[in-house]
This record gives sequence, structure tokens and C-alpha cells, in this order.
Amino acid sequence: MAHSPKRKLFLDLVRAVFRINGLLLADGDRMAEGVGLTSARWKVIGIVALSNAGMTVPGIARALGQSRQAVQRITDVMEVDGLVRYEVNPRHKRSVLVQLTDHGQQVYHELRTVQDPWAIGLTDDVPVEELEGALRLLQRLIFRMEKP
Amino acid sequence: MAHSPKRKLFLDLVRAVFRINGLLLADGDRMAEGVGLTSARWKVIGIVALSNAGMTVPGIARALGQSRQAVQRITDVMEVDGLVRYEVNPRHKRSVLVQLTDHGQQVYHELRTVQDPWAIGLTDDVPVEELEGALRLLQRLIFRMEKP
DNA sequence: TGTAGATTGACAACATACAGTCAGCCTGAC
DNA sequence: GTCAGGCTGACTGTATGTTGTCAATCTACA
Repeated sequence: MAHSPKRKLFLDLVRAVFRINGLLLADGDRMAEGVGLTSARWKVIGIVALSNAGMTVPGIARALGQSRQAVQRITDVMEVDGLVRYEVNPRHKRSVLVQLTDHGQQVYHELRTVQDPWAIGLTDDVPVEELEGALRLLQRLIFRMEKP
Repeated sequence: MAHSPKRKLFLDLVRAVFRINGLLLADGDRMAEGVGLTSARWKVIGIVALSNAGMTVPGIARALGQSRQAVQRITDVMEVDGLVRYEVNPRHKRSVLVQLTDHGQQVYHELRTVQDPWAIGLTDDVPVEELEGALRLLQRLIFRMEKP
């Protein structure tokens, strides 16, 4: 166990996750700055755009696996910038729904025109099976780390 | 191309990286707080411990893929806390070498006694081949993202 | 219906990380 | 030896994210 190759392998994987997380944020910032966004807003707008009826701030936070306070601050700025609006939530008096404005939708689609080629370009010579395998492993680890 | 499964797969992988990054930091904080550290110092102490002759702050930053300013701030705090010391660098008058103190070495070994079972426990039913495959994929993506 | 427990908004304190800037040191090419 | 360009330390500003707290609201259950 002292020289478990699995232990070293896993710690290398941890370092790789830290590294690629930073690189993804940098790429996200680079792609998003063209439309006046940042990678944090890029994450939020991506979640909100997928919902039809709007999402509450804690709902977005749960989808991202982040604290609701971090998301709240970002949506507040995005509301000032006219990217999202807060709508009355018929199911909850205090917890409003976050919805993309027309401008927000437009920005989201502009982002897609940069993001999609980026995603394709990074993976064009990577077999689908390898992507699936890595995703499955990460999701398995996420599941195990979320449980306790 | 519009419905490229690879594009969606990759974006799911991106979300998984963001998520697991947050979970790893939380686990790192939890493990490190027992010895008065944080996950950021956990990263730095892990790099410094692997070097025999000590490392410069920019060297640690390059190893971690972070800005040297972020690392400098952390090593400054760790020096005050007696975990590392700055030693004269014979190869550079201004850029000192970061070296673990005896206390730092002790803390590092205490960390290992928590970190190693954590690493083993998270992967005990994961085949080595899957870890290798995921690590290779991430390193491949890192390489492509670092180049330009 | 009443109420206990969970959820939410608002605010605050703190840690981490990036980018920019400037001056001093170092290296390598000439 | 000289000097241009790269590297480093120090400082600043900004963005992101966590945790903690409190009051208001909501939900589920008896």
C-alpha cells in the first residue's frame, strides 16, 4: 500500500484537475470577454439558458455545485448589466426566478458561436470513447465525494 | 456538427471538472484544517516537499500552473507560520529558495496520514486502467490548452 | 390548524487567484 | 565587457468563491 500506484495516479489526476480548471477558466474568460462577460457569468448564463421557466438563485447554485451566495452576487451584476431579469415566482414569495433578457439570449448565442468551435477544436482527434470514459470516472468520483 | 455528441460530451466534462475542482478544494480544506492548513497551502507544501534543494516561488507557480503572485502570498503566510523558510539561492541573488522547516516536514507527514487513505478510499473500486485513461485525456487537453 | 425544520435573501468576513505595473537582478549574445 | 531582454519581488486592484449569521418565508407533518 505504501507504494500504491493507484494513490500516485489519483494524486496526479487531482493535480491535472486543478490545472485544467484554471485553464478552462482562462479560456472561458477569453471567449466571454468578447461579449463583455467573464467565465463565472459564462457558467451561470449556460445554466439559465437551458431552463425554460427560469431558475431560482439557489437552484442555479445547486446545478453548478456552488454556494448560493456566489451565484447571487453574479446574478445581481448580470441584472444590472441587463443580461437577466428577476421575475415573480408563483411558487415562492421571496425567491424570484432568474430569466434571460433578450439581450442575455443574444449574448448567449454569440457565446455559442465561439464556444462550440472551441469545444470541437480541442477534441477533434480525441475518440468519443475516451471522453466518455473520463466523464464517467469523474462523475463517479463526484458522486462519491458528494455523498458524505 | 450542430448536434455533435462530442461537443455535448466535452461540455459535460467541463462541468464535471468545475464540480470536482470545488469538491477537491473542500476535501483538501477538511483534511488540512486538522493541522492548521488550507487547501491552497496543501498544494504548495506538496510541491515543495518533493524537491530536495528547495524551489523558487516562480518555480512552484510553474509547477502548479498558477501565477507567481498567488504562490508568493501563500509562502509568505507559511513562512510566518513557521512551515517554510527562505534560503539564499546561490544561483540568483534575489530569488530565494523555499524550503520546508522541520515543522513543515512534520505537518506534511501528518497530512499524508490523512491524504493517503482518502486517495485510496475514493478509488478502491476503480480500475487502474480507468484512472490512467482519464489522466491521459486530461493531460492531453492541458497540453493543447497550454500551447497557444 | 399549528408548528418544527428547511429554504431563502441579505449582509459580512475571509481566502484564493488573476492581471497589471515598476524597479532591480540575471542571462546570454555580441 | 556591454547591453537587451527575460525573470523576479513587491505592490495594487479586481473577480470569484467559501463560510457564517439572522430574519423572513415556505413546507411537511401531526
